[in-house]
Amino acid sequence: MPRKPRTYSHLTQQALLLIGKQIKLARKSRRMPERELAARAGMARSTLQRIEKGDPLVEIGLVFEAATLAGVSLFHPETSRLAPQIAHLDDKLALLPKSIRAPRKDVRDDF
Amino acid sequence: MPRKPRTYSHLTQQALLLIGKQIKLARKSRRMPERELAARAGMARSTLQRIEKGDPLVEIGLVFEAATLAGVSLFHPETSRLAPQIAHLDDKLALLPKSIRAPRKDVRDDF
DNA sequence: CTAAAATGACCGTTACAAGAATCATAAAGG
DNA sequence: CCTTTATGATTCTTGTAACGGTCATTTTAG
Repeated sequence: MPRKPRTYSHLTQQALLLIGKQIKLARKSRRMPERELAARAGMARSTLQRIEKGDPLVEIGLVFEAATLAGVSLFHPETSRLAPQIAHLDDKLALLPKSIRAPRKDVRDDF
Repeated sequence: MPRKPRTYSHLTQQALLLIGKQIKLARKSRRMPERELAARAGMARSTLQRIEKGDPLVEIGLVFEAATLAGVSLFHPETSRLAPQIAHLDDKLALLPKSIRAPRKDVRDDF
């Protein structure tokens, strides 16, 4: 039995396409062949090809590794330090209740 | 035979941790239980738990879906429109040679 | 206090992603 | 030009991620 077909939001697809193209551009700018980057990241060339195409079915760790090695800054180029952001999130998380009860009617969705 | 153990760069691990915590924070801020978000994203609760922990072995499509549904803006909050960025990358890609030859000695790596 | 719900942690099953290989075509560069 | 290399596409095999379930614990809210 095939797994149930999965759908992805437009935003997700766009983001995947964006990161894939960023990696491809960064790689080429450095004059690095697919085989080279794939080898450095320790992945198959076929996997890198899927990453650069924006395939949703790739392990996120592989995508981030490829991005890192290609020189693509993840998320926020302007704030390169991730640790402070993580710490800040930890602080905010600590202020919230440990577990969340489903609201009486429906969940807030207006963003 | 188990697959060869994979290593991830510090940057990758940090980025994974960051996005995971962002999702968890966003979810809790909206008072949305794990089960709720998992159901909306069409994934198992156990998978969402791995995402929020920053597990590198999760499909990137699932992570981005969870982020999207939780209200976490991917990559660049300030520039919410992804399409123009993709188009811009396409333009830059078109200017580069179709295939890249490996340089005489080594690949530029100084970033 | 108590009941109900959320979270955290496990585990077995199974569809499938990653790897590795091949081949054709295109493109680079000597 | 012509050799070499990069890219694009496909296939098969195999280890494993996603699922869905369970259970204990924590936490909430009535």
